[in-house]
Amino acid sequence: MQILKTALYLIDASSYLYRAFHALPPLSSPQGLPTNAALGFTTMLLKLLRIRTPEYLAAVFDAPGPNFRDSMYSDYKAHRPGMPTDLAVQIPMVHEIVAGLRIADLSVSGVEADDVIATIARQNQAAGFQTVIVTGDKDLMQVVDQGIWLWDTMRDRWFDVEAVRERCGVAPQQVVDLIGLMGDAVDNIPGVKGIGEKTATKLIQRFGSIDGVLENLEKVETFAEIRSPKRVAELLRDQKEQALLSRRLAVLRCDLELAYSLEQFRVREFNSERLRPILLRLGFQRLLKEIPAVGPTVSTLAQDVDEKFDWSEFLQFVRRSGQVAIATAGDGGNCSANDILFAVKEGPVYKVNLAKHRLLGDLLVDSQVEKVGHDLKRDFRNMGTCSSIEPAFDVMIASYLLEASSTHRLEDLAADIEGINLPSFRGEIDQLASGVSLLLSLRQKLGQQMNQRGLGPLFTEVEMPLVAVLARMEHRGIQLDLASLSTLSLEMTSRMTALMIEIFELAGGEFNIASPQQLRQILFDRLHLSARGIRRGKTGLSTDVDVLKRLSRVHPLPAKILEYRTLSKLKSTYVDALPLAVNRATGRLHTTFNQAVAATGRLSSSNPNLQNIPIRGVEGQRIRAAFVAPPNRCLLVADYSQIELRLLAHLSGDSALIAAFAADEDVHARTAAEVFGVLPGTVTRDMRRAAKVINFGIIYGMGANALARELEIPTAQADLYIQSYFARYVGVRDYIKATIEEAHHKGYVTTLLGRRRSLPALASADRNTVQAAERTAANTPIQGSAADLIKLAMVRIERRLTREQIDGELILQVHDELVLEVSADAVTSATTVVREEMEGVVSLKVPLKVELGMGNNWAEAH
DNA sequence: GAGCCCGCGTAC
DNA sequence: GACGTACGCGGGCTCG
Repeated sequence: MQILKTALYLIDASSYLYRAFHALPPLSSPQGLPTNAALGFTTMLLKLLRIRTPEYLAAVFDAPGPNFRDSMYSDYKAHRPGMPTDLAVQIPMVHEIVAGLRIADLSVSGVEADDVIATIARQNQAAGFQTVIVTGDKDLMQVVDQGIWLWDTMRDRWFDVEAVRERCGVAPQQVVDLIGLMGDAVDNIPGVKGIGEKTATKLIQRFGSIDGVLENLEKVETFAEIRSPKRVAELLRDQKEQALLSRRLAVLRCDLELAYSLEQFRVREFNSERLRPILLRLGFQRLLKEIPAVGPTVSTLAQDVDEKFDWSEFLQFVRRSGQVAIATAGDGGNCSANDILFAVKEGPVYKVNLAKHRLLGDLLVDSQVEKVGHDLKRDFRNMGTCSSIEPAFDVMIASYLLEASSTHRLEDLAADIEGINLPSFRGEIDQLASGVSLLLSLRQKLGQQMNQRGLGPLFTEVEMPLVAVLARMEHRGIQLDLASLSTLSLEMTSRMTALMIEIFELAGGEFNIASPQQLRQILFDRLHLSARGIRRGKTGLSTDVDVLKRLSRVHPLPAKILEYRTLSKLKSTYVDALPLAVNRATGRLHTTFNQAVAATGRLSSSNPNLQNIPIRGVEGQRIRAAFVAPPNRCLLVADYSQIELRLLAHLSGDSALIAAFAADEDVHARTAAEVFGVLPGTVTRDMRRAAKVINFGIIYGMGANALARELEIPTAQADLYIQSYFARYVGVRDYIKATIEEAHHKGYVTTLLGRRRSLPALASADRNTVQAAERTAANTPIQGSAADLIKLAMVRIERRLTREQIDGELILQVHDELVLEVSADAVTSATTVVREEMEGVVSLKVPLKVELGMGNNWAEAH
């Protein structure tokens, strides 16, 4: 269908809001306000703007308060349900968004949106312009005419006069007669009771209008095309007034006196300054990406530094200013960059070829010059220089310390802090040049904010020194025994093939075992398996481990599926994937440690993730054993023993927990004795196992339900365990309570070294959201403090190994564990250093204990 | 075919 | 939805 671009698009905003409100699940903003209708409406609006690029556009709303139909028909008002509160609170948001988009926002008191749309469409038609009515409802069909279209975006259907005839069986102007007879439940139009869509359509087709029908009631009595014509005629006689009233209610007014000019509806640039904060507040992250940031787009070009450049003069200048901003292009792989960009305050951006200028190296290691960058670890890896970079300031990490959960991309920092758009194209060097020119200003602002919040020491003493440590760890990588993995892969394949045959036999046919959807059909629809406690996911019954374990008691198939799944998981994620990640040049596996991702302060690892390498089971052990040390070297593994429980003891000051650690007791056994009220010597294996689950559960804020599920006991009993725990560990109970209260009060929680995590969800109106945030509030100080400690220990270990010239280096960190690759001769000295630095990293109310092991591979060293 | 979400599972 | 923090696989869907 050919619609001219100059058409005026009239959006039936109210109908969309209702539709979106009922169609989308109840979403809420970080503050807990419902947002589903606002999100659905805004998504539709942005999509319309994107795909139709209309020149003229207006969003038309129902005016609040009574309208003229209320006085025509008292039931109309009486039976019109009020707007649901959760929708009503979204209306102001929507007007704000419409204003931010600079779209005309229309509503006329005393009439409905449809009347305004009908009037404008008619007037526009008279003026010789085209109109597109954008709606999810059918009421506006009556307005469709020459030059007036209706577009149902939900089904992407366009209606002209012919399409309306096809859809309704009558001409657009007859639609009101149709509604007059059949009524409209949504709009509270009664119609003639007993006459539905089919009969109404036939009557209007035959007699043209309600008037025509009423004038020909005797012909209706013998109208063969409808069912029981006698009865229909009688209904019409009885409800004649009702029919005429219904028709009047259905007729949209197109004679309103509106003062407007088409120009008011011209589509303009968004007002980003107004729009972005609204979308941010509502948590519409996806939509934010479509909205250009506030302010100008700044594009900076880099000046090439050539032979004539007075390098020494420049170096002097930089040393005087004490700062230089740097950036490199590259993927973070070793020496992948050719050029480095750098900038000084209010100076141009320079581009230097790395190979050409040795003097550049002097600048980077200069202890008088602060190197400012965004993701400096990547830059150092690009340049192949991982040492002596201090002092340094990484704006990505500064942003992370200030607000861990936000994004820390340079583009976002530029937009949010400087109000500047970075060019979005991935033109590498040119884009970087624009970014690097902003770094010094960002550094100033972020540095100030960190100092205000007492984050300076954590940044300077822990996070920034850690950047170089992580760069070196990534650079070193770890060796993988490819031969053993290849053997393992073959073994797994043959076992999986055998399992597959058994599975298909038991299932009575072939299917994709890896597809939860197909598996669900086999288990529940074909085999009709069932057991207590089977959970339901978003798309249907779950087929996870928990469910399959329960089902395995009634049928042999689920156990086979479980074994197949375990093998398939390990094979695809580790055994087959890891060898492909081995670097061709170094022959080793180089992960990326992400220092600005996890909200608690932990590191994360990716490409590949070396923090979730299996450990349990025979296969898990064999995979770990494939992480090896080269000849004459070995792997040294240092594990903090129970660090989170020790931190819980310290932070809570609970005397029983402190006493257990002070006496170096088996803490799970001790907990078992306390919770189950038995003598420590009489704790059974099951009691200890349960106590271990309880201990972890306490840290994660586990409820009775989850504990019951985990221990396979009744919820009431699990509840008793928890109560018993808190009765024995009163300090822990009080600490958790106080932490949550403080979090509510301050809006954030802190860790041992002053790291902060803000928790806006605590202010949510949704109970579940608040409770989840409270669990996070209780957990983050523990998990985050553990992260603080191991980070600090890593920095100190690295320093001491260097200072004492010990031939050993950190290669992996797995939250409470460090892995080093050490020369066989240096094992003893390295072990001492690692133990001293880890156990002595800070002094707590309980001792910190480290378990050390070494071997030729990661499994052996554990 | 790329990109995204879902269900699931691995680690601590 | 009910236990916190991550990353990544295969399936399956949508979009262009």
